[in-house]
Amino acid sequence: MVPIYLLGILLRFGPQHGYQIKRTLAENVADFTSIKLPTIYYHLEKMEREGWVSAKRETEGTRPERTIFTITQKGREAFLDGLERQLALTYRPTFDADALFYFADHLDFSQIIRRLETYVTQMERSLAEIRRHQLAISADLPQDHRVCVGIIFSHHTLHYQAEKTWAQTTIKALLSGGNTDAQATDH
Amino acid sequence: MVPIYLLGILLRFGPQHGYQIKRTLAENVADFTSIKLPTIYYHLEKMEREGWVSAKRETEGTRPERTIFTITQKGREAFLDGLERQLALTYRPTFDADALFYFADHLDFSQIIRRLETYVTQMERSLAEIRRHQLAISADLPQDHRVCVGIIFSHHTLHYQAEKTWAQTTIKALLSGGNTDAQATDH
DNA sequence: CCCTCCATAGTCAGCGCTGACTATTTGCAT
DNA sequence: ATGCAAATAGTCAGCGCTGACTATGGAGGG
Repeated sequence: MVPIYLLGILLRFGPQHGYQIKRTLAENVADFTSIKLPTIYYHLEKMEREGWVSAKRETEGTRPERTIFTITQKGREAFLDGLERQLALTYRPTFDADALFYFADHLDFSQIIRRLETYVTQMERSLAEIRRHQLAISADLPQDHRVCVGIIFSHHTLHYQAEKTWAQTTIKALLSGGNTDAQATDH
Repeated sequence: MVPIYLLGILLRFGPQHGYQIKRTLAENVADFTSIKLPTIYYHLEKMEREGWVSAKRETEGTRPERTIFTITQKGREAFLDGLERQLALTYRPTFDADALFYFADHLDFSQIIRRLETYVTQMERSLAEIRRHQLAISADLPQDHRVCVGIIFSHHTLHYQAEKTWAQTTIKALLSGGNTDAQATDH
């Protein structure tokens, strides 16, 4: 995934140095990925060895030297190739919560329920944030691109909603089916 | 996550060697995780250094020597500690499809739509498989544990449904909003 | 004019993970 | 008896990633 993002950014926004790519990513796709700086440099180096980008040392004013990366023809091909490979959509998630519930017999059910309740509000906050970001970002985008970005946002939204629904139904399940009679808590 | 699974398995099913743990995982939690053999050995070694498990070489019949791992008191504490830390539920997914749609201007919309259509049926197959596995597995489980495993299955089910819904609405969005007029394909 | 803080630009050791490999044993058909 | 796949039990090199670090430049306050 990382190389696709880097090549795509270099294609769309022109030649950049590592740190600048980091900022471009932060400004444009922070909602979908969180690629760390060392990861960026790692892949830039690798892609240079592959001939997908070309590096040029540059000094601007009194600023320290920087390495500007430009996408090559070979890089454009690799980008398209990688993107087309992504057309083979797959989904096989694993959730940390799975382990939690698989071994839930070692835990206190009432405590789990309390956590799930705060989790529901967390998801609600995430959903609100997503909607806010979508409005803020897609405002100044050309129509075609806004549609695509909208698709990404709706993807995330649907999964956050799934997460919220799951937490809510789980609370109910634990309250009725679980050994909730063990909840002789204080009060 | 891996250490929690390994310690939990050793707790619930008793002392085992690496390969045996692999089988136990495959038989019990293959639907939620896919921990590879080398990963198991890596963590067993690490946990032995930490004093969470104790190793004992053993020979049975003509079979080659095996290293049996037993959970220690310290390991039991580490397990509970790790499990409780999982109570801090979090969710911040990234999807490969995000990159696909962020750079979708480099691709043919009609091709994307075709892929999404097969993706919908893939998700339907996954949903059917999940339901089948749930019935098969939870049949011979004690009530309490069945509830918990049911929670895990419903978690996965909800996300597969989200994925299916997303694919369906995306198809519609692309057909109406996208530049589908560029679909002067053969026929 | 100095001091501090943030932004800039990048490096590096080390962690977690796994594909690909070794080596032996058992089951089973021929 | 023989051959051959599958199961058993485990190892190892190397990949991708990132927390923590270095080092310099400008901005602003006192």
